[in-house]
Amino acid sequence: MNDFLTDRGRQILEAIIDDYIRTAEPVGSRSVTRRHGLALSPATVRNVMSDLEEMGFLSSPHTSAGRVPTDKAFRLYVDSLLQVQSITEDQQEEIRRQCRGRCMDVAEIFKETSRVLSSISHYVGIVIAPRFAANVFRHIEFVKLCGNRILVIMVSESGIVQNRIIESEDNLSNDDLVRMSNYLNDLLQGLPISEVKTRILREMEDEKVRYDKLMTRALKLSKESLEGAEVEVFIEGQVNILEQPEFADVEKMKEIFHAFEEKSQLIALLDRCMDADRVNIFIGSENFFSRMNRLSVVTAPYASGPNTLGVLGVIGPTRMGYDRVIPIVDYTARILSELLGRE
Amino acid sequence: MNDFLTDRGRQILEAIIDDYIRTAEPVGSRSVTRRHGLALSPATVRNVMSDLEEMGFLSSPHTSAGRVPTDKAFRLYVDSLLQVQSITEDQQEEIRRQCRGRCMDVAEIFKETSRVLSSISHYVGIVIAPRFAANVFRHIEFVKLCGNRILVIMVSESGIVQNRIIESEDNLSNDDLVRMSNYLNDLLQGLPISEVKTRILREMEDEKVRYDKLMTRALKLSKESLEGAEVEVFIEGQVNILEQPEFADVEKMKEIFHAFEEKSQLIALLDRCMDADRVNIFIGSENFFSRMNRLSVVTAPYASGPNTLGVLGVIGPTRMGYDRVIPIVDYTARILSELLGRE
DNA sequence: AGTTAGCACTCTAAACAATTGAGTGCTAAC
DNA sequence: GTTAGCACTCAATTGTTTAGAGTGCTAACT
Repeated sequence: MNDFLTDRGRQILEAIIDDYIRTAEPVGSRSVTRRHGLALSPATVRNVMSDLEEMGFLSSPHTSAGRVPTDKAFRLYVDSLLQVQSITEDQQEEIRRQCRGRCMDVAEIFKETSRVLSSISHYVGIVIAPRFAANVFRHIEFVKLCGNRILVIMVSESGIVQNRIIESEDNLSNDDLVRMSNYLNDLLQGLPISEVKTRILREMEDEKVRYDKLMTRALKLSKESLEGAEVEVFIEGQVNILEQPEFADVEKMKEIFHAFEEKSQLIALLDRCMDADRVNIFIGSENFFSRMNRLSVVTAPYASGPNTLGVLGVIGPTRMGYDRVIPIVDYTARILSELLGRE
Repeated sequence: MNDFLTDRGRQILEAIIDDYIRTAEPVGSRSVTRRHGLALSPATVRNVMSDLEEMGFLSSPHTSAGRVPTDKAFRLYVDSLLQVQSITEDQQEEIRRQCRGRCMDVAEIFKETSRVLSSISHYVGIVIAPRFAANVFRHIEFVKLCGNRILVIMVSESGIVQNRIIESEDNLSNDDLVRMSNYLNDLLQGLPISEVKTRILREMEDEKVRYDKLMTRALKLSKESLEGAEVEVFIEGQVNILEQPEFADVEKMKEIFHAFEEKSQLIALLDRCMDADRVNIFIGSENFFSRMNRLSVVTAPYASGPNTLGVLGVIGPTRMGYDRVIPIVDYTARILSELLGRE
């Protein structure tokens, strides 16, 4: 009916959510009065709870089972009730230590980051590696392998590397390859990679180049190496989900693990927060593909200087400890940004 | 007592294993006579089964539940009873298509391979990426990023790329970097990467080089970039395990997923087959860390020319369809070898 | 001697009923 | 507006029974 929440209503709802986060069980009127020093009788609380149910903040699995906060309740909680904890020194320390690692392979950094997210939050850590296209071109290099196979390596400003093996028709000498890369490095310097392709196409039109077979070849190879770049996702700590009591059931588990395998859906979801300023939260069925309707995601974008590179986050049950997770995600994103974008 | 297996014993054991593979249920004497056209009564079969149990090939979960083949039985089955199917055209086609992909990032190839292993076998696909150190040096390259950060890219003969971001103390110009990489490329050409480090150390001793600050710098950077290389593992299709009836239980599932997270153990296991000639099979608790005692692994090494690069395989329940899986693993290893090692 | 029919016995899984307890909604009194 | 009291509901637990599959053993059969 009326969506106006009295002060007491708010207080009781918060108590219920707290309890539910701790226990994963429906909360009854008794436990609300007992645990939280409310000077009210269970009966009164029952009345209020009835109202809250009416408003869509609570739902009961069945008549005699207590009540469970709905997604709507969690939304309210996250938006206005929640008091974010501050992250502990220890956690900061661990995040920094893990992410930084000592000299790591660049891909390793993302894997390690998602691992630390999962291990500190006790949920599932996820990192979307930068879309290569969102980067700025820095360097291209051709390496001759055995046969006619050529390895094309492309590097972005922030040090992300993409490499492809391409079958070349004609036999190119090492010298040719060096000249090709010099030419392209000049041509593409400082260009956003998303524009590299159009630039290449334009160049191919050029009269001068058309008569230089080598340059044409170079353009063609580099174009090929840009085809079908997939976004990489790093997910770690899936086992943590198994510890959550609400998923202690084979069917639900299957659902969830299937959800994790559908990378494209996850990417689509996280992509939506690319432009968000800081932490972003998706709750339960709010806006998900159906498979994830009991999960929530806390995300934050990471950036190198002004331009956003990717998104990272934590996936956990809807009743996760947001107060604890939010600062973890936030801080990790900051560290990763620092790591990639140091000017 | 006596480990000698009569002809009939062999036949019955095989029948039981077949049934068990299909149903995942204990097999009773009735079903053995019924399903397989044996001209014997259940009572006779019971006698034989009793003998087989004595010999350690069967075990009964409880008195009235039929019998289950032991790991020892599967070992026998795999070693001498099994008739390997031949791989279908369709499967060959799919493996080739998937692994080859059109122009893929090199790491992508491994991921895709493990994905195709899982999707065709319906179990879990696993690929151990080549230990970088097992490769032959081809090329090194330094790319300057913002700040004093330098990206070191090292490429092997077979096109495996390793890249590291290294904080450099002093400011190096692009020219410096080119000279450095020229020097190193000359120095290290054709060397096995496992020997690169010692070569570098030796070079650092050299009088001539010692007075050339740039070369010293180059050697130091390249040495750093070789530190702590981890082996990468690609595991795909973990959900498939959830479909196996024998794991339709939360506790067992946890066990298994924990096993999958312990990458180092998996690597240790697969590493043992590096030197195997072709397909290798690990059954159940035979030789595993305890977590995997209901799983088996079928592995095969893949190579580039003469030297083995890595191992791939399929992980499934002990009762997996070995006849089907073995040729899949074998063929996939061959395709991957071809893909990486084409001369 | 090897094979088989028959039968008593064992043990699980499924089905069913009874019990318990947490929780609710409603009403009447404070 | 708040609360005590009470009847009612429903899932989860426990105990009991039954059905069915399978075994082991013995005695008879070939």
